[in-house]
Amino acid sequence: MKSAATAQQAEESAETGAQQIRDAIREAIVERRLSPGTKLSESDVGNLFNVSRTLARAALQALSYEGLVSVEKNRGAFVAYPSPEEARQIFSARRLVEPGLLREAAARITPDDIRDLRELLLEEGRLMSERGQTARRAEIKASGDFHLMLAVISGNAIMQRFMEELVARSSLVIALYGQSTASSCGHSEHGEIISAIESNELDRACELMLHHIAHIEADLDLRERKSLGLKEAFEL
Amino acid sequence: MKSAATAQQAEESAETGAQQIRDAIREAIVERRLSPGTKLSESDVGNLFNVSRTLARAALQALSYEGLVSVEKNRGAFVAYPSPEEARQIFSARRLVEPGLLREAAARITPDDIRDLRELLLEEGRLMSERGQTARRAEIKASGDFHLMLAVISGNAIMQRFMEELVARSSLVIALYGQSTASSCGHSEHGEIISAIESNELDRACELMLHHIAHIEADLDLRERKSLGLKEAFEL
DNA sequence: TTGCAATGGATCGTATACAATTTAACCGGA
DNA sequence: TCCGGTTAAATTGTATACGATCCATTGCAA
Repeated sequence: MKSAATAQQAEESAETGAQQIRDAIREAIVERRLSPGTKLSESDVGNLFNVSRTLARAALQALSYEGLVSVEKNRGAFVAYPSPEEARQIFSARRLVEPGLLREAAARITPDDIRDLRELLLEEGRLMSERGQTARRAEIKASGDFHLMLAVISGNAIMQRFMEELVARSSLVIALYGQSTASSCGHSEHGEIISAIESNELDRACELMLHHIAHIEADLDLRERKSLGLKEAFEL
Repeated sequence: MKSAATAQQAEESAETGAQQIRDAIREAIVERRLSPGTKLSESDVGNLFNVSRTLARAALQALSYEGLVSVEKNRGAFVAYPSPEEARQIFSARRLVEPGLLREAAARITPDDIRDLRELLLEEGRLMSERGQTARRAEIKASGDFHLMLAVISGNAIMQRFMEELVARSSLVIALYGQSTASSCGHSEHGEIISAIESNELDRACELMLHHIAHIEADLDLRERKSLGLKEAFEL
């Protein structure tokens, strides 16, 4: 009963070992239990999941294709540490893709879908008011799931996968560069978007979506922190 | 001297073995030397490249993440055989993404870029008039490279990767469902798009791009061929 | 002839073993 | 004390080994 994660993970076990591990690690990254830059050594991962390095390695490779882990040759795998430039590109991609996706979703949306979206929103709001790490994590997840669900509704599996990647990487960026503690500042905007879709104001919905993304991005501090680990760090 | 592949493979060897193999196979798929559905057994791939199954397997896994090969549990890897529905989604994704990408590219394009694009176009046209398989393959590649180059110009590495995937998968779809032997029917359209960009007619460029994609898609026969392996196959 | 169970071969899934590379520790000399 | 180089430990890259699964053939019985 920990979270939806556990149930999801048990699932049907149709996935080959490496995929389970990949999913587990991805979830940990997206929920920010693993910080950017953390080393993920193959042996450690293997031991942690009681499998051989072979599977651990496969899982890490998979995550590297999603941009969540960066593997450096002969050095190992690390939780991705997106540069400011990368961060900009991620959000640029989202601005590019999400309005179009929203239009496609709106064209196919059913009342049931709207109900599901609203329910997700409610859950999101409920978690916002709670305290504790687990609630915070679930909230992060729910906030991303909103965007993901739109992709699902659009009915395009390829775009869905792409959005999954973008949302996951966004989480990393926010973990790194987010300023406001309340990561969910844009919660109410989700609701407005649904309303706009429901009343068939498509252009307005897109507009809201763009604003929403801009809003998230505005909360970031993307200045080059060139580690400044040298003298600057101690100069007043 | 066999083909560009060999030279590319030698390269700088900065890539780990599996990546070289992945690239080689991908190229073979995109250039349609490997047909959809072809079995790619790990041992065969390994022997072919004189590496162990480990690396062959890694390469095939990588390709499966790009959607170019499908690995079926306990059955092996096959060159992807996109369903008509998948094909539609691929082109839907391109229609969704490419206009926006074009706008971003137009905002950053330099005279040098335009020169490169035109050069690519020339090469494409030159190959069109030639005979022979190798020319045909190079032409296929060049035609895709046009779209790819726009993504490069846009400066967004993430979108670039995504477009690489889409273009590669498009090649598979065309191989499967394309009708006209002249796969490059839309060659002239590339030129028009460049001209529109050059003269800053952005809306028109996007329009042309959409038409271009629709044009490619119109050449496909996406009717469900439900194998019709039954009686229909033998009825006159 | 048709259907089904048993058997053998091929292929995949995973673990382990060894070689190559990096990283950290150590140590003598300036 | 500080520095460069040498060595040892740790980690990754790749190959091999073995158990498990699937597929095709075979043989037997209905």
